[in-house]
Amino acid sequence: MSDLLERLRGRGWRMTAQRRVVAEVLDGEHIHLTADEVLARATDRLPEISRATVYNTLGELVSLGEVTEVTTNGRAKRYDPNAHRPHHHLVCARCGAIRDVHPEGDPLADLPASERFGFTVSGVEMTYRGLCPQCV
Amino acid sequence: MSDLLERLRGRGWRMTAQRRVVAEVLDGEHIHLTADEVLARATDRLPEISRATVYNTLGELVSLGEVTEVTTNGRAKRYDPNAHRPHHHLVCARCGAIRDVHPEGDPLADLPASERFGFTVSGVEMTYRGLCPQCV
DNA sequence: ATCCTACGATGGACTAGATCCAAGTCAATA
DNA sequence: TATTGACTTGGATCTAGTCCATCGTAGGAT
Repeated sequence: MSDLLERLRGRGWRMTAQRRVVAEVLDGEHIHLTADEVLARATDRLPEISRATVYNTLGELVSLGEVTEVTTNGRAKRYDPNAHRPHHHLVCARCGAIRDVHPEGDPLADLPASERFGFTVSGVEMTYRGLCPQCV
Repeated sequence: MSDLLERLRGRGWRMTAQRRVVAEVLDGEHIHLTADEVLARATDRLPEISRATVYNTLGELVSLGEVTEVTTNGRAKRYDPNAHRPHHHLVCARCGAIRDVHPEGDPLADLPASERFGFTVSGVEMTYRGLCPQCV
């Protein structure tokens, strides 16, 4: 994520203070913020940033493949900047904490042709559920 | 699902026309309706049923483990009555069509202890994504 | 260094999905 | 069949997200 700004500029992204702040807020490991949380943190650094800009920028980062959307069954989508390294998620059913995980095996290979109903299958998301150490 | 009403009655569920209609609407294979679709179909049979009752009833069926919520990244949650038989989902990225699928292997066993971060893991949901035959 | 202008930001209105609540209704028990 | 507490209602409310007319500015052109 650290060279994200460089990569974006190389793709012709017009760099603005707002976009830089949103990208910086998302930087890190095990980051899974909602749009509102991104807005709050961005506002700390750039008080006049608007909600619409945060949504626009997040949407662009998703289309560019730099960030993935995660729906953990809470209400709001979360934004995961760790898109460059494939992974799945482990979610605490009580407090909502999320960790990135890397299961063994190839889940795509585990779906036999007879179970594909003619679909062209391109990917799979796995969401493990349980209780985190604090919530057990 | 056919004996659902009996099971619910056995659990002390107070049977009402509204609850019966919601349960009947959900009966079947490969049913993944949104709350609004459930409301629309229930209204066909029982015109005065209210939105709040549909949400209440769906929520109760979920807590009772008779129905599972599926969030396919569209906006609205979908309700899947096929909870008695474990399965996962295959979703068309373009039109949103959903099929129940049964991958081989045991995804829970594929998550090594070192990747559990101290969580007590109780389940996993898999969502395969792709394009259905009509949308390819 | 300054100008231009197309792209980006703004904020307030709007929408969809879901939940809340006070008042009315009725299924199940006695 | 009388009672009562659980269920239903519909309208208000809430949250997440989108839209849009207008304003501002990044970055290329001069």
